[in-house]
Amino acid sequence: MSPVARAETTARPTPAGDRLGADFYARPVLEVARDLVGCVLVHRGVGGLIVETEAYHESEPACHAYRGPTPRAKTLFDEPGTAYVYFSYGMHTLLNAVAEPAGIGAAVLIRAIEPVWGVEEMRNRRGRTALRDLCSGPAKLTQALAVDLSFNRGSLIEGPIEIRTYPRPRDEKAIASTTRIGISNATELPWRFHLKGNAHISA
DNA sequence: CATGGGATTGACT
DNA sequence: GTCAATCCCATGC
Repeated sequence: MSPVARAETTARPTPAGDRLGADFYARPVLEVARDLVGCVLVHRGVGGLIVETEAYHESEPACHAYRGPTPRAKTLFDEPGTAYVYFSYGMHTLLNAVAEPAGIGAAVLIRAIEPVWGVEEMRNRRGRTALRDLCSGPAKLTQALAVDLSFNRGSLIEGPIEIRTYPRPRDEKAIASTTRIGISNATELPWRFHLKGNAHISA
């Protein structure tokens, strides 16, 4: 049975697989971004499979850390595995996983997940919408998973927001890299990663 | 302190 | 396809 079909018929099974630790996040941000595709993101039992990510690094001007550890960007320099949550367009919160060793400003934006666990709760938060619209964008998934600004600087390794491996062999060839979405600087870098053909990506 | 711009979304032409 | 909503924060005077 597919994960989605299972979600419709089963009450919140605990996602199997190991929770990712500091060693996973403390690597080059491009590796972390690619490897997060296919992993599980859940908040108190509600979540799904990560299908789209983007990498950001202090060395390029699209990254909030480009101008150093300002009040907003200081989270990006925290311990690997920290959640960086920020407010955008006056109404949306976006979730990132801080990567690279502490002191280096870098993070992976979680842009989309395929809903699997707690789909009904997600619908309650997002309103009546097609499954493909539930979490197919960085602000959609934070709304569906009830992730707000209070989670900024929290731990993805120990906190209520969890990222786990998914216990199924992953086909590396199924992951495509393209340019990032919605930015006006460093638009040429192919630092966006997504599962080819997945119905729940944002683009 | 005033100003301008978003790592977006949903409604509408 | 276009466009407004809405507010934190980075910047500059």
